[in-house]
Amino acid sequence: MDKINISLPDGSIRSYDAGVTGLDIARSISEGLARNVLAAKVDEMVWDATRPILRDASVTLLTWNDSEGKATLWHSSAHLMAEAIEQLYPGAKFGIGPDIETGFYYDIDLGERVISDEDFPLIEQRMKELASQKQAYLRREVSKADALDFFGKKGDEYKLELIQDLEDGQISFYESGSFTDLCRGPHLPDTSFIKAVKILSVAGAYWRGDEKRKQLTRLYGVTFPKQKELDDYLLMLEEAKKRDHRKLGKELEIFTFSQRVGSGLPLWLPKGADLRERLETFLKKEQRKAGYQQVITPHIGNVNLYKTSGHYEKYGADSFRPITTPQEGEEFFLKPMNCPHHCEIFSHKPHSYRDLPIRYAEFGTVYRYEQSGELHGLTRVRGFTQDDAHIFCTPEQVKDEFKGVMDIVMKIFKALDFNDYIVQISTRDPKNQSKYIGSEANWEKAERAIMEVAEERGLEAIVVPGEAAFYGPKMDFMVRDALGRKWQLGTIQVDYNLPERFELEYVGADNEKHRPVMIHRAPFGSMERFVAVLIEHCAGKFPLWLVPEQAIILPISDKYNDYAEKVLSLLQNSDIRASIDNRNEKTGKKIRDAELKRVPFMLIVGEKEASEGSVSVRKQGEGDLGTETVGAFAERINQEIRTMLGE
RNA sequence: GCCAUUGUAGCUCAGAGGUAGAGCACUUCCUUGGUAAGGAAGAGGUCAUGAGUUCAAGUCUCAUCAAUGGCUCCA
Repeated sequence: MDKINISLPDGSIRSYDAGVTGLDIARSISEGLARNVLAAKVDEMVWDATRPILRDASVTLLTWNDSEGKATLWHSSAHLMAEAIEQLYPGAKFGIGPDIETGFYYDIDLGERVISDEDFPLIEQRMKELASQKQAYLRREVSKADALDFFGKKGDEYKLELIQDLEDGQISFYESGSFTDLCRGPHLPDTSFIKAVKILSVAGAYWRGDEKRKQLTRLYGVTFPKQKELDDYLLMLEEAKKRDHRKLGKELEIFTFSQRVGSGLPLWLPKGADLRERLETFLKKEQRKAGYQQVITPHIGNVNLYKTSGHYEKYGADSFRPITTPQEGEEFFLKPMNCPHHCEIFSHKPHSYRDLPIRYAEFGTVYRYEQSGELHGLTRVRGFTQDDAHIFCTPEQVKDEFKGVMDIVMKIFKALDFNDYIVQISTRDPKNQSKYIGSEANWEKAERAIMEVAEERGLEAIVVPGEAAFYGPKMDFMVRDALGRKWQLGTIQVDYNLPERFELEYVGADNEKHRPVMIHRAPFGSMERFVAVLIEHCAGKFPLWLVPEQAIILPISDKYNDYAEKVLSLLQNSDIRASIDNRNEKTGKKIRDAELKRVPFMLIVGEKEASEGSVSVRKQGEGDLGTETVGAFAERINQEIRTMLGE
C-alpha cells in the first residue's frame, strides 16, 4: 500500500497508509483524542473525520474547541433533526438546514401542519433516541441524474431545485439512519457525539429568502456534546433575557411606548431623558474641544431637498408619505437624515480653503419608515436622534479628521467601559470599481488614510472589501456587550457624492473652485440604540457619572429624617444626584428596594451617623463599605467620576 | 410587509361560556425597626379596540391595533 505524509499542527510529519482517515490519525495519537474528533481539516478544507485521505496533506483534527468542530456538530444535528421530523411528520419536505453562529436550523414544508413549541419536547426526545443509536453519517457521491431521480421520487421539490443549480460531479448525499440528504458535508462520524438537544424556536422563513415564494417552517435548535454545556448555554440565555433593554428600560423607567403615539416612536421618561442629556452634554463638550460647531435644522424638508440629495429616488417610496401644504400643495418629507440640511448650511456663503475643515454637529432627530415587523425596542425605531456631524474638508485633511473622530469614539468607549469592540473598515470592491462615485485618486487617498489611522491608533481593524457605500469608504464600530453579542454603534463615512449633488465648493489657494470631501460621523450612532446597548452592556447598572440617581439616603427610622434632609442638601451642593427613602419601612426593606433599583450607593443614617455627621455607605451589589463623613463620600465619588471621564 | 404566537390592575401572571383573581407596587393605620421582603386594612380593571355567535362572552368567530420570535428590508 502507498504511504502518504501527513503534517500535523505541531509541526510533526507522520507517515500513514494512503486512505487513512482523520479518525485513524487521531487514534494513532490517543484514544481520548479519537473520542473527541468531530471533523478534520485537510489542506484548509473541512472534511469528514471518516473520509479517506489519499495524498500528502496537512491535517488538523477538529474538536468541540474549534469553531469548525462546532459547526460540524451543528450541521449534523440539523440532519438529525430532519430525520426526527421525517419520522414524526411523514411527508415533510426539506429546504436547507445549515449550522449558524450558535446551533442550526432546518427549513421545512410541513404542508398544512403547524408546529408549535409544545411539539419541541417530542422532537427533542426523538432526536436523542436517534442520536443514541450511533447512526453513521455515510457520504456518497451521486450523479446529477441520480440525485434528481431520488428526490423526484420522494417528491421534494425544494431539493430538486437546489440540485438543478449544482454541477454534475459535484453532488454528494449523506445518509444517516433513515434520512438521506443532499449535502456537501462535512459531518460527524456518527450521531453519538450529539448528547444534549434543545429545540429553541420556530419561525416562518421564505424559501430562498424571497418574500414572493412559499414560506417554510424554520425550526431552530442547538446541540452539545455534554449536557452541562447545554445547561450553561440555557443559563446564558436566561441571563441575556434579564439584561434585555426592553425589560430593564421599563423597570428603570428609562423609556416607554404608547399605542396611541404609535409604534416605533419611543417616549423618553424623565430618568431616561436625564441620562440621555448627560450623554449628549458629554459629547457636546468633547466636540466643542475638537472644533465642532452646533447647528440646528428643522424636522421636515422640502421634497426638492431630497431630490437633490438623491434620497428621494432611492428611498422615497419607503418613507413616510409626504406632508403637503393645504394651499399650495407643496410637499415636505420628515427628515430621514441630517446631511442634506447641513450641506445647505455649508453653502449659505462662499468658503475659502482657510475655513476648512468645517464641522457641523447636531443631535438631529430623524424619521424613517421601518416595516412594522422590524421594530424592536429602542434598537429599531421609526423616530430617533443621531449624534450627527458632517465635516467638510479637503481631500488632504481626511486623515486628520478621521483621527479626530476616532479619538472621540475612543473617549466615549473608555468613559462607558466598552473594552471589547471591533473596528470594521469597508473599502471598494476591487472587482467592480465602476459602481463607485468619486475619483480614483480620492478613494485611494481616503482608504489609505483610514487604514493608516487605524494602525497608528493601534486598532485591530477588519478590512472588508466591497462593503463600502457607493459614495465612499467607511469605518464602523461594533461593540460586544457583556454577553458577547455584537452591536453596531458608531460610524464614520467618507462621502464624495453629496458634495457633488449639492455642488459644494470652496476656493483654493490657487484661486480656483474645488469640491470639498464630506465626512459623516456618529460616535453613538443613535441615542436610542446606544442607550439600549448600554443598558444591556451594564445590565442596568449605569456608570456612576450617568446613572439618574447616584445615591439614596436611608434613614433607620423617621427620627432621622431631619438628618437625612441635611445630608441630602450637602450632597446636592456637591452635585451629587440623590434622594431620600423616608417611607415607613424597615431598613432591610429599603435596602432591598434600592438594590433592585440599582442605585449605586445607599447611605444609611441613624443615631450614630447623625451624631458624628457621617453616613454608613453600602455599595450596590457589593455591600457594606463602612462609615465616612458626608464630605469625604461626596469628594470620593466625584473623584471617581472625574477619573472615568478622563478629566 | 409576510408567517407564527401573544394582549386580563402600574409590574409579573392565574382564570378557558354564568357579573374579575393573586403577588409585588400604591394609600392609610399599627409598628420606630442597623445592611436584600414587619403586620393590618384599603383603593385600583370598558379583560387591547370594533363587530358577530349566544339567554349569557376575558373565555368562541372575524376584523383592526400593538407586542414577541423569525423572514424580507435598513440612507
